[in-house]
Amino acid sequence: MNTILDSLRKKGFRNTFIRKAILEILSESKEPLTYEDFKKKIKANKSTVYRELSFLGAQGIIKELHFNGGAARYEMTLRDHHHHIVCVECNTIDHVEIKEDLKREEERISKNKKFKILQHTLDFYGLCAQCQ
Amino acid sequence: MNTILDSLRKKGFRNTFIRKAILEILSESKEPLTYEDFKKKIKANKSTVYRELSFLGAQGIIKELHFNGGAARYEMTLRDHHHHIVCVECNTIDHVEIKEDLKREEERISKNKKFKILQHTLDFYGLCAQCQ
DNA sequence: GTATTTGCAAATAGTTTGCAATGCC
DNA sequence: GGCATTGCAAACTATTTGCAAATAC
Repeated sequence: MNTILDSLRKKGFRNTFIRKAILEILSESKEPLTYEDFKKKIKANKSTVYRELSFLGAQGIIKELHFNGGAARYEMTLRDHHHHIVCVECNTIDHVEIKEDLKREEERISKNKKFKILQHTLDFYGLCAQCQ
Repeated sequence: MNTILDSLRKKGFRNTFIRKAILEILSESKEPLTYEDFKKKIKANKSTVYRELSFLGAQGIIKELHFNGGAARYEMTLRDHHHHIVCVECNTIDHVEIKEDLKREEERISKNKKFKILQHTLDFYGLCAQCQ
């Protein structure tokens, strides 16, 4: 986390309060957070928070996620490629790793459709242990 | 399409202009459409269009899709389970069918996470033939 | 000191709601 | 006639923008 701030500073960006706060909150969160979540924890203007989130996204430090058309959610860009399981009842979001990889499928698509795949999203919707 | 209208009428719903128009437009469209797309083709109030789209969704006749946080898109609920490839450049959307099925993965998740999966979304983002 | 960052207010995009009027069947 | 449907205006949610003031380095 300080590594991130340092490398940003090296690029000429500053070490500001919300920047630190957002990174800290996101590092400690098990699930991706919405603007509303940050609002509860950070005393800062709406625009500032949104701007910071989009800045960190542009730097590749965080990722913006969308589930079923709700508000955008943000999470740290992690090394591991994971997917999400979303409880349709209580809206909690958890991670999963997929064994079966989609590379073969992506190759088929590239070939058949002449479509160059850059990324994919795979999300599972259902009921978590509590809500079943 | 007339089958759909008939079965709706049997349930006490009426055979209205926008209902017919939306179904017709969607049946002819190769890609899922946004409210803005309908607006160009149908002379009807915004609320009416949105209400009709959500009505048809509730009836299971059409499906609401979301790609990367943009406006909602709608498509006919088709028999085949397919996925989407979205061009990040020109935003056209195409279908693909996946060979490798995710059932095994879903079973693993059910077991490990005690999460009951109801559905999933799998979308590929990249560059279409024209845009590469 | 200067470029980055912030707050504020207002604008924008997408969608929903309440309600009275309309029009199928 | 009665219930489904419509239009309109207004509300609402999520997000963005322009600009002048503040602040990190």
